[in-house]
Amino acid sequence: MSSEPGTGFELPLRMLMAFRTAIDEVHADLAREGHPDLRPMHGFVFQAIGPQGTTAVELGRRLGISKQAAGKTVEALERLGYVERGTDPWDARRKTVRLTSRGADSLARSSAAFDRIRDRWTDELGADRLRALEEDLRKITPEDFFRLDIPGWFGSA
Amino acid sequence: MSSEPGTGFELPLRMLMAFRTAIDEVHADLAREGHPDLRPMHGFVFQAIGPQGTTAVELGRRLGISKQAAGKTVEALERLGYVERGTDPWDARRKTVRLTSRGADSLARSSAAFDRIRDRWTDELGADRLRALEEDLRKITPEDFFRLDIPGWFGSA
DNA sequence: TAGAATGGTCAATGTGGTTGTCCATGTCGA
DNA sequence: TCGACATGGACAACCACATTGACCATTCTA
Repeated sequence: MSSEPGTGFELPLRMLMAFRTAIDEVHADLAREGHPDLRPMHGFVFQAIGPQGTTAVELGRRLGISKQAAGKTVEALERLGYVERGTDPWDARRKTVRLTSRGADSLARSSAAFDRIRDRWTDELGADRLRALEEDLRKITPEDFFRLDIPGWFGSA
Repeated sequence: MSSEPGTGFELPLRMLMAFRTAIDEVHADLAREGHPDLRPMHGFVFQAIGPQGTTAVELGRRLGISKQAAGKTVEALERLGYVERGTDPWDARRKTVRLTSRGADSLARSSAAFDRIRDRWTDELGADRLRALEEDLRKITPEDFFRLDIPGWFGSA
């Protein structure tokens, strides 16, 4: 089944724009709620750290960046008070990285902001259409949609 | 209308992943077809240059970057043979930037690759659902979806 | 227990963005 | 018409964030 040629870029671009406007709105809310320093990619970092915490090396793997870059990111987030580093009593090599309560707070607020956006989309499109939208997007995206190797992906000029 | 809390991030993330996989596929095709040096953002740059050509300053405005950064990008693309610079006979200040035939070729191939993806999505979802998907995405994205101020937007850690 | 693998850090580097400055050219109004 | 301002472009210094390479401490394993 073929469609009018030359229009294929609109749909992907709309998807990017939808993502972008959602992220921008979330971070505008976060800034208003006491987290003005958070940047779009920090949400990915927090998700990659997870509730259990992790290490810099593992974080780098999840984010698709080098362990050195992950270490620097952790250092920056530590300065901002969003994560704290500790030691692993079972393995003296590992240094754990965990969200602080401030980090957890930002994650909860971010989650709430995303839910508000989803609710608004439901209002605008109707529940059926939103369900269809989700279903269709699941079909055309990879199974492990939570791959976080995003930073730097967009690449260089 | 409210939905299950804590799931709001899935839809935007799926949109990003759909965009990402589409872009990756386009650039894999381009690499196979003689354009291995093109990066995702180059497509945006080419679109911003347009068939008429433009100037570095205007390019910077369209891409949401400084004129200096735009100038450097143009210089890099010139080295790669995708754009050429000329002078404007009506305004000695302006230096025009135009796509070379190689640049136009890459744009055409990129467009064809996007169309192939759209056709595949039509196969996977059905024509009706794809139309609905487009319609719904138009509703939740800004009117001027072609804003190209993407580079660097994702921000810092 | 020696050697390989793992986690972390430091250093040097590269890229692509920024601001600041300057100059040439064009535009417009007193 | 000419002086003030605006615009397009280039150069320099700087910065953020990634990279690779090297190195050390610790743990695992053959």
